Amino acid sequence: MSAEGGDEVYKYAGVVVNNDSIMVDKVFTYEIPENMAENVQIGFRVKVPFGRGDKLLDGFIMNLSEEYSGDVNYIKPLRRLCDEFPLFTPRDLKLMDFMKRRYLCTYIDAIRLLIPTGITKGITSRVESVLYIKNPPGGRLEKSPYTEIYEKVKNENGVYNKTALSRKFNFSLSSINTLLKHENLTTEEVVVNRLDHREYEEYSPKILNPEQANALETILTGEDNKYLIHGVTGSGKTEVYLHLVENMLKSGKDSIMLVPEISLTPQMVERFKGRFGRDISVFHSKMSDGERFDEWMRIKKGKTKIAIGARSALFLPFKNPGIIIMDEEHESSYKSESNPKYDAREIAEYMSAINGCKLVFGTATPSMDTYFRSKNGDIKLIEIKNRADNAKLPDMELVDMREELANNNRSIFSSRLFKVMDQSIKKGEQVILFLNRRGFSTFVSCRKCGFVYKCRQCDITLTYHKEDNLMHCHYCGYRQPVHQKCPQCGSSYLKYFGIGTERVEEEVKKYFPSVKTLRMDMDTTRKKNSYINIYESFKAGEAQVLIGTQMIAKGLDFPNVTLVGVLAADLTLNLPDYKSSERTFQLLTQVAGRAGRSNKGGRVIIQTYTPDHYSIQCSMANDYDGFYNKEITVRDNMNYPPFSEIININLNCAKEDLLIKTIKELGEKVKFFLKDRKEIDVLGPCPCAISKIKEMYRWQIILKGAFDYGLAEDIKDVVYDSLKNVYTEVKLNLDVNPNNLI
DNA sequence: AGCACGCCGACT
DNA sequence: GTCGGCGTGCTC
Repeated sequence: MSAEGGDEVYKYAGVVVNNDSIMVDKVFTYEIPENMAENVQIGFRVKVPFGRGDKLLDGFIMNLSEEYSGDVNYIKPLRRLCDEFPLFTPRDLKLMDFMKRRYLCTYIDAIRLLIPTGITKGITSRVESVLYIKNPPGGRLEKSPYTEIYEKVKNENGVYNKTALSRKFNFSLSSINTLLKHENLTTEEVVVNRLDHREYEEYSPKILNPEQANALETILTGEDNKYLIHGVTGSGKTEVYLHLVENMLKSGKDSIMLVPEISLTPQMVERFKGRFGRDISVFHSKMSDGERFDEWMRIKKGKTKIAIGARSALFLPFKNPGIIIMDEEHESSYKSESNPKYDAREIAEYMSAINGCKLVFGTATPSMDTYFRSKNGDIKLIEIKNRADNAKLPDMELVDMREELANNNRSIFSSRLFKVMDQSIKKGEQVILFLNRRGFSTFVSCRKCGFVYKCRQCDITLTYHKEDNLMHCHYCGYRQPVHQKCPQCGSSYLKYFGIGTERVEEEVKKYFPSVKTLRMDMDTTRKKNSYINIYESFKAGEAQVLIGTQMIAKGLDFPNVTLVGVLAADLTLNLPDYKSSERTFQLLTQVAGRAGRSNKGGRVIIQTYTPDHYSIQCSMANDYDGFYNKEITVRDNMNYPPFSEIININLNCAKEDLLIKTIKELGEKVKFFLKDRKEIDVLGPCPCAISKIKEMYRWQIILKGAFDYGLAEDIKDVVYDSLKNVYTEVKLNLDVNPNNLI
């Protein structure tokens, strides 16, 4: 007898095994033993014997069938089912298939996104014995503290265990035990949540202004499925999101709210938790596997209808998604850098199509791709032109640093920035200084012979960090001390060039000795709560100047900040990448949006050596359309996205000669394969801009053009075939529309 | 990726 | 004769 719903008795199961090798990226057929036939379903995790040694591996059921067309003699039986329920649904299979074709990844890569992390390592629900009330205390127990303890438990029956109750309300453990002994309280084993959902401050709904209300109305009642809210920084998009989610909740549908990286937007979480309380699941990168598992289960059981998280929150097991919202749509972190190298924007779009749910992108600076498509009518565009509380956009000023140099100002602050900083500080207002580079000096070089310190393992100059007085490699983490004399020529003319955030902090302290500063970059936010601590400390006014890298550009709201100084706007502009103009414009606009978020007004001063570049000019004028029009022409002329797609075939290997030989052969094969496809350019093979990382040499071939999925998969086959004899030594990295080509 | 099979050189 | 070197190829 089979499970309800059909009369089929499945005899065979298609299984993908949990093994990273591309050589076993196949669906293997296993026999279903009779005693499992009743329970087996697509999506179950199973244990299967695999390979010559019949090693027991985790596998995942991809299909079920009554017949098998191959030789039945070579088939092995499933050993057993794991978990009490399937980990993914037949609907998820389609999504996995889409990812495999679109991002050229393996089945197992796609499966891992959909299932709770850690489940193959044996993570399960945690069980605790929690307190319930039984008989009201009477007789000599009808007094303090027993009556208080009883009342507390009564109010939150089944919430606390003994230790939690005693710690939280300062009851003695023995008093609780006494009540248990006299059967005034009782315990029961229940599945508990590893995350504490009880603490949150309420954040009540705000009345929407006409532009916000229009956005809400358009999305809720419109016939389109895909929307782009293009709203200036501070336009109150979050409040629109909150209203959208509230609406979904009312109609019983699930909502997925994506943000670039959850820990980077404490405010967003504050607001969502404040509005929806314990009905919301929050996912961030610092959670343990156990905490993730519990939240995954809450969603699976339908106990939570809202999730907020980084890109992977897209794959949570919601049954009835009504809306997917992606804030800061342009953020590069929506593109995954590990397999599958998916783009959350595309996945969200795919999911919106198969589930018929709404998809909302929101940003002040749409990505070229999304804006291009909204112009084509593929995505419905909603504009919000004014800041929510009618606060003015900040005044923007540009400083040409070449003139500063000509006027003999060699400090990192232009005279204008210095003057305004001084004024703001004297008025007791806060200042943000932005420099997209951490460390103290970017490189150390000998002025006599030109020697430059480079990483031993990477093709990268070392950055000097004053914190530990060592030079760091920002790619592999290698550190080494600086010498007194040049290791090449022995001269003592070693000089420190280029500035980073550490240096900026030191300069601020030098010129404004009484001013307290905070620094926010990868070096100061390594520990678990350091990001939030710095954020709250600055918000509370414990420091007057905040110095940071791009992590301060995102979504932070500090009402007392009236000045934002961008120390070197051209840093991102000069990277060898076709997206560098777009990134620079976005970054400058976002950083500028940190200024003047209240009625005090704000000022932004941008220092640059290339004041005429359109990225800088347009962000100065807050002219998104101007920027878009210039950049789209460049992209069109160069046949870059959105007019084409890019497949990056990156190989790396410890042996340089083997790598070069392999990739040259591969290049010939790919060119031969594409010889009749004139619309696709094959660039390379050539060494990557960073030609070595962690002792691995790196070369790449870039394919640019219009690919359909079939063609991309054929190319993948050519690549796999070409590497089949060297794959232990030469590592392959396939990336469709990569974030950068460095 | 593992793991076993297999076809050649050094050894008790 | 046989122990074991790691090259080759397969995994339902």
